[in-house]
Amino acid sequence: MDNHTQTDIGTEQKILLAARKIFFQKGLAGARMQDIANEAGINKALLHYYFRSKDQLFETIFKESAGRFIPRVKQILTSEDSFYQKIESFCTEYITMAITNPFIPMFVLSEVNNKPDDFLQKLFSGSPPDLSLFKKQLENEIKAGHVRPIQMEQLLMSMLGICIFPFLSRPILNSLFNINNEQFMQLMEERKKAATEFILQAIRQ
Amino acid sequence: MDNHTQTDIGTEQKILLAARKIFFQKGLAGARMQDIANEAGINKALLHYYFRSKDQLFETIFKESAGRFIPRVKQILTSEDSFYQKIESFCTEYITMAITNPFIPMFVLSEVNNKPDDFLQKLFSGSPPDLSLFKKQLENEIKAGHVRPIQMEQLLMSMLGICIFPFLSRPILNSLFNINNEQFMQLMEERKKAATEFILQAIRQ
DNA sequence: GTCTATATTCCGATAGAC
DNA sequence: GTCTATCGGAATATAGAC
Repeated sequence: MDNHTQTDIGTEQKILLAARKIFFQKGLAGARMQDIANEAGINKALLHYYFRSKDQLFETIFKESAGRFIPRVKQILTSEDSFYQKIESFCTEYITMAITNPFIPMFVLSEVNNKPDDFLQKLFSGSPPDLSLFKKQLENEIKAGHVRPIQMEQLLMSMLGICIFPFLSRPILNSLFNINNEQFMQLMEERKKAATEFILQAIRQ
Repeated sequence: MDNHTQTDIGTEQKILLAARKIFFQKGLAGARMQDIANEAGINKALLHYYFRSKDQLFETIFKESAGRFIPRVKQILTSEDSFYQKIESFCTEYITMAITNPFIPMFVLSEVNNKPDDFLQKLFSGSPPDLSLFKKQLENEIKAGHVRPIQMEQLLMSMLGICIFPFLSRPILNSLFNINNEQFMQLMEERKKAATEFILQAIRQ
């Protein structure tokens, strides 16, 4: 920090803020360096001064975004929590993250879809999450008669879809339900509890 | 094809096939007319002869895609079927559509997200689906004690997420579950039944 | 209808003054 | 560090021969 006022943010931060907004809206291919410069209130050449190229600026944004979206599955599902506690944490934390960063899910998934199939190795930091503990816990609950028979993969896909899908289809949902963004976010707040209940009820014996 | 038999398809169809493939992969902004021409095995200029511009070619593909993705909600939810029959039709038909056209959900949602908020009016052919019948049916089941209390919006979002989300995250799921595309499709076949059961169980009192 | 060649616009990146 | 001006390549689109 130097001698500027506290409310002043540095140029690099201004660029990152602007780049996030534009890349989230238009994706890598659709974003223009000029758009980002305008949004940041600076000149196009400055972007290249701080970040060498468009690709490098994009990679900065993408990595931080993917870092909020993907490792969460890992942390939660491989923790030492009980089976039911995991499901609740999963719903609450994922939806909370998405409320705070509503554009990240679509941004990450959309960009992943344009990449070659082997691109994901990088995202998982070398090793994909180990689902064996979660699977074991599920099987134990089934054996104990607390949970009806269900495949781990089918359950996990449902959990992810229930929590994340609304943020991928917000424009359509807003139109379908005839609500605005504020009302949508209210729905998502309520959804933390609704999603947990829905899933727990769906699996209980 | 080596000779001119009935299996020969016209140039326009070759272009549409190629355009679908490229636009599905890369989106509007990322697709190149040269890519489409190469994929179709023809010259770039021919694309402009059949479709005036890139935008117009894109619109052709987008409209047919959105037409398979969006009106389905409408048809199913506004039909005269019983409440439970609707849920089952919804899951089965949506997943069947997505198995047949696995790239359409991501393509449509991704492109919708880059458009201004008022863009969706066109997609709903003027009028968004009327959810009042489905909502009334749900409320009747709740009153009768067959279904536990749940908001129609929360239920519908869950149904959509459960059915569609896997097709939006296939690369990640393939990596997460360590499966290939063929195994993924097998999972989706099983999911028609699994999704229906999951939802019915989640709402039953 | 299909091609080659070219016009035209756009955009990422750099040079160089301050 | 920040700007203006510009280069050079890429992409859409058109002209015109066959």
